[in-house]
Amino acid sequence: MILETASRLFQRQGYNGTGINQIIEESGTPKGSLYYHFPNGKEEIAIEAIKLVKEKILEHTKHDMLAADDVIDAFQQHINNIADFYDTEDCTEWLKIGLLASETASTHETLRLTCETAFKEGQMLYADTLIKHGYETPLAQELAITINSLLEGATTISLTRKSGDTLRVIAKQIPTLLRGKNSGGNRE
Amino acid sequence: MILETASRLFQRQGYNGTGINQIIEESGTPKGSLYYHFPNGKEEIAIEAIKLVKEKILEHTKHDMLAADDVIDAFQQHINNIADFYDTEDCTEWLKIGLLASETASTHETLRLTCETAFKEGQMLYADTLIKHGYETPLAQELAITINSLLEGATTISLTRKSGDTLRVIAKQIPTLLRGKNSGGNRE
DNA sequence: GTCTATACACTGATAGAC
DNA sequence: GTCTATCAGTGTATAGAC
Repeated sequence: MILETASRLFQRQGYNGTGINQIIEESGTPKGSLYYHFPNGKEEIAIEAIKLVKEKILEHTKHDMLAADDVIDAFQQHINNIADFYDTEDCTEWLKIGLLASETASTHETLRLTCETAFKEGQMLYADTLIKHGYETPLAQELAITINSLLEGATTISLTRKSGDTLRVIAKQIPTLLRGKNSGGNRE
Repeated sequence: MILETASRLFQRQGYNGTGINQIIEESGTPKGSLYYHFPNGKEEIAIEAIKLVKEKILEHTKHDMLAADDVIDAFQQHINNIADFYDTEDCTEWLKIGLLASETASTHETLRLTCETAFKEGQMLYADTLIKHGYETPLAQELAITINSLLEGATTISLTRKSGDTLRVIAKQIPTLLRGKNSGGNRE
């Protein structure tokens, strides 16, 4: 329950914007108990919270990647699912670690590394899906990085605009992006 | 000097991670002076800092958009320029408002709106460039949103990985993305 | 293992001398 | 207009009773 609450708050308010006291209040956990389970305090909680969010993201992604036979349809539906998510005003969780990553990149090395791993695992999942559908490995890896960047950026803009429309626009570009399966088709 | 220092710190550490006292120390401004010029305190400083960063971004972008005749070359060089920027360990400024935007999206409505405007102006500059090079207006707008998302996400991942390589990978996908000039070429 | 009271640094902001 | 001393509040973390 501590990690559930912490990961929700960290995603919305960031690392510096979320206090231990707030985590305690909202989760109902007493302070002594929290520091017993997480002796290293806030940073340790953040590390575990990031891992938890990562697992949730991977789970959603795996499901979406298998939901359609055509890989283009799968990615488009994946992005549109996330878009609907960002429409709801009262959504408590963004399934996104970009805020934590940006905040801690130059200040908390351990957290930075945890975020780096999370990004990498997400990319690998995209790349494997593309390879499974016949894309050449090097191109699949580049496209996976591109789609990951696209999603990270579009979610940031979607939450700033309080609308999933930005995500829907990028979903429309997926067919263009995934056009050629071998790297020769990359240039016109 | 206050705004220069504030915008640098806000970009790197975020809104909640940057204290008024730190801005004062690093800029050499006494506290009384700061609150005389910015009576509304931290939030007012952040608003002006975001506007300053936005102007810098627009300036760099305008320059890059005019630096090559071919629009694909222009965008690729633009992204590669930013990539080099993210390689240097001691770069103090990220020319990026995504962190501020994410942090304040659900807590500081005024800052959220300032960031929303900044994103919008960046997108308009990309769209105008594409229209000028013959892209149909609706497609140009969609591609502008896509490139903006791509850059926002890739910069986040680049600073997490402490390397501009992610940006270089997305630069390689620009030709594929900008392939067709009319919306009919959007689907295979 | 669980909890409360508390330490102590730091936050944003202000009052009032100059 | 410029500066400093200080405020009340909050931050993380800990000590020690139970």
